[in-house]
Amino acid sequence: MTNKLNLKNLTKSEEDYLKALFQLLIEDDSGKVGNNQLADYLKVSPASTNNMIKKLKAKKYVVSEKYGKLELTEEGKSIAVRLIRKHRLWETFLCNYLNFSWDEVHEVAEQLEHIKSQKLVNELDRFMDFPSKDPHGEVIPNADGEYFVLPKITLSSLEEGAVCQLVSVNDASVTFLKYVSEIGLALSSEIKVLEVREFDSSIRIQFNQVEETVTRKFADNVFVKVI
Amino acid sequence: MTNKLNLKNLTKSEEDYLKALFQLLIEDDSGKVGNNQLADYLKVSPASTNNMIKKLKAKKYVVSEKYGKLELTEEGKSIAVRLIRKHRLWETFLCNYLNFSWDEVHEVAEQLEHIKSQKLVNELDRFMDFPSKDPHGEVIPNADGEYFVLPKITLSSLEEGAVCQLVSVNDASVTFLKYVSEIGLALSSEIKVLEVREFDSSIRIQFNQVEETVTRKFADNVFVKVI
DNA sequence: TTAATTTGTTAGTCATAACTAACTTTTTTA
DNA sequence: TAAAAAAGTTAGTTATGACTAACAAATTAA
Repeated sequence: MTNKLNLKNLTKSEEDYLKALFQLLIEDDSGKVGNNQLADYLKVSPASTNNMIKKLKAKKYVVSEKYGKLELTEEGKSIAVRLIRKHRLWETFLCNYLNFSWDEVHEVAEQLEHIKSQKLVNELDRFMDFPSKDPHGEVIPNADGEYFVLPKITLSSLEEGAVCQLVSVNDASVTFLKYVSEIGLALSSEIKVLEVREFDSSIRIQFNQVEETVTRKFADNVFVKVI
Repeated sequence: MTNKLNLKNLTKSEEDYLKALFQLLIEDDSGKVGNNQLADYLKVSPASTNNMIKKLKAKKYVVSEKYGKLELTEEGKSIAVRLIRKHRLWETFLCNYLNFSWDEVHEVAEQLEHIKSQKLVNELDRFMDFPSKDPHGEVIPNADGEYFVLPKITLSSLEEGAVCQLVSVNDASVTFLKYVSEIGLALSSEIKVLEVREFDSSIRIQFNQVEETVTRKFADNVFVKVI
């Protein structure tokens, strides 16, 4: 009840900030997310962030002390999760039904996630028969806002000889996503780590009968499960 | 080229004004659409309209002289038609794939029509196999922006004894649309005009083996083709 | 054809959400 | 631990797009 009303009245900007803060809080294992970090992430000035955080604190979505770290209330988290759900459902729809490629979906989903209609999201979910993962392999929160964050193992963390399966990729960069599909990697690809080169941390991998050398930076954005 | 760029840079408000003006110019056979009329239609103050019209004139989407009637440039019309195309495609999608009813689609389509992605619209169109009409019976402009406005005959304009087929309904009011489906009318319904009552202009009609009396106001919003 | 009404315009205000510049607090490091 | 760097805050500005109130032009009616 309360949730519904609050969600309705949030501006696009407020939603963007809540979602960004939520993502940062998950990614950052240090547990400390600061004002400037959020500003960087959203590509706005620290002053803008500071301003918005004040508003979100007044609306009881964010908690923080002056000069202290930022945290989300349950209500704030709930809104963020529902945005992530919408985003991922739309990405899935765009990829599976509208011929969008991996790297094209993010920008459009960023717009679509702000459409306000409970029915739209849930019907879209039903239409696609309740998919559990989005095209990048990320878990889609269910209609009750339950969200299981799988612990992420990066390809870069594996030892020589390890064999793994690609479970998801970081969807933050279009050029990265294009690169991934160009070399022929996809969800569920089986990857073997042939060699980790000491000199520049580059990694020689093998998949689909081909060998490739990728950088550390690349491997940091590829998430796998060991098999 | 130019079109694409311009469309991208328009704000939601600018789009709303252009679309509203376009609709008014079509509906109003007098050919004169004024500032206050537009304000009424959009439910904003005349001052707001005046302000926005200035901006749209500067951007070459609108032409008008001081105290004169409002007109759209070709560019302005083109933007409006593309918005109508998007709106009607989304309405069709919501009704035909996501279990939305006639009266629920408009509000959500109003939001969806502002999503900026050429690919999204065209793929949606393809996905639905290029529908020619939306759920209210309105023609959907094609990808080239060709838009055929069918001359509209209202149910209220018919004489006693006339037999017609429902081709479209005015989608501006949710309560009207609910009313239409509640009494059992739908697209293609065959309607016979039994009696036009002089006293209050109410009309006795017959369809699907039932008889109903509807008001003049109701019949003004039902569009038909005589058979 | 003057007066009343409607329509259109202008000026000034407000909220949102961005910005820069200046300043303060906290943290780091020399 | 004191200086430097980083992080956070505040004040003041800008653009968008609403608003009201006051006023001007055009149209309609007496």
